[in-house]
Amino acid sequence: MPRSKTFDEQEALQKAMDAFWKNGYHATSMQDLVDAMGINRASLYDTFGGKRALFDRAFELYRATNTAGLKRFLESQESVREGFRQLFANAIAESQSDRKGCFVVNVTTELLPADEALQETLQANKVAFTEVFCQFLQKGVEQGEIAAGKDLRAIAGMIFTLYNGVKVVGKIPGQEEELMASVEAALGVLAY
Amino acid sequence: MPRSKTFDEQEALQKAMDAFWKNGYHATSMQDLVDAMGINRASLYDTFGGKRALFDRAFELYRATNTAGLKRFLESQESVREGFRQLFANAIAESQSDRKGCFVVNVTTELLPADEALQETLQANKVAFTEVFCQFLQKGVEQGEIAAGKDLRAIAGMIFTLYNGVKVVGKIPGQEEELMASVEAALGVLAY
DNA sequence: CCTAATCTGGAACGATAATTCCAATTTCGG
DNA sequence: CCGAAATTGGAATTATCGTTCCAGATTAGG
Repeated sequence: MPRSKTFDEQEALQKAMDAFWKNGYHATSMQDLVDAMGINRASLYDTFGGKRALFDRAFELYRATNTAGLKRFLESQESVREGFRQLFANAIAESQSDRKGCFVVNVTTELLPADEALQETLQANKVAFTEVFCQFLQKGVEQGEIAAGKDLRAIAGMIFTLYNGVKVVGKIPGQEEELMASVEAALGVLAY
Repeated sequence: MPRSKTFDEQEALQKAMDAFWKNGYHATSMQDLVDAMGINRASLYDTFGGKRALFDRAFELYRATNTAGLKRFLESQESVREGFRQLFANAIAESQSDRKGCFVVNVTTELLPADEALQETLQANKVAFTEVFCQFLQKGVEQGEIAAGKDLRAIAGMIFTLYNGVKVVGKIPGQEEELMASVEAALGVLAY
């Protein structure tokens, strides 16, 4: 029977995720990762294989956490319009404080188009997000908050695209108020 | 009197811009730049100083070209709503074909928050774009295409943010139709 | 407590990064 | 066509990259 690990693999992976998230793939060196993760260089290679394999696992961890978090948050919101407002308010506040933006957005702009292996992952991510948005909008129609007959898929796509934009512009300092005003303007499409 | 240069400095700079634009700052090596620009390594250092100095000049060239192009395009458009529609249609088609996205967006996500020298440039870029958008919207109000009383600055900010999002999502393959539908949904805020 | 697995610190590796340098060649201005 | 300036090809330099390796310390399971 093999021994159990002494360090927390999940915890180390989260540290790696934060490092890649903040500085991107190319600007994060193995030395940076060794320092951030708090484990030995050899252990890192033993456990995760190498830089790219570690990056892939860190990115998947982010995606899983992020998607689950989005679902949980929207399910906790009764009002659809207020729910989106809060979602964006949180996204803006987060971006303006830690300035890391969204890991998925950062990866999309840094590694595409060169990295073909990421394309389907990013396509799947967009489908997952817009699907969650669309169901949330559907709920708004059912409870009479949103007028029937609107193109919910198009609105869901718009919200996803706007969310990506917020996570870009949110990396620039001093954008909190203007971004929130932009979101309010966009959410005007939900009005009757 | 000094001799004139043999190679076209502006032309070489554009090649460098394309290289940085496509692959980002960190993933573009000096060797890549030497190959792309078609000039000698020593000439490159003599003329531009080094990687970062070259990058800064390439980025400024992009910003100047981009801002001027935006102004020229919008000035050529009579209908405001149709103008924005065309602007986004062009942006989407461009992103989906060359897959480079927007150099400014790529730089924002790759180099912030670490690179503090870029922050004011990116702030200024946002101000310039939203200002152009806002004046164009104002024209729409004056010619009776857009209802008076709307918060034009907020809408301009929304369009800028959406534009950033389009340039992110547009790097993912197969998004042409969905992105255009998203834009149409967003432009619904311009309706009376 | 013993042992086998795991982790550690650090050296070593080959590859590639950005930058500098130089001798030879090309090119424009006078 | 002459001479000064610019450009070239390529080697050299210094630094850092990702990766591998190993002897010793640590640790968990039987």
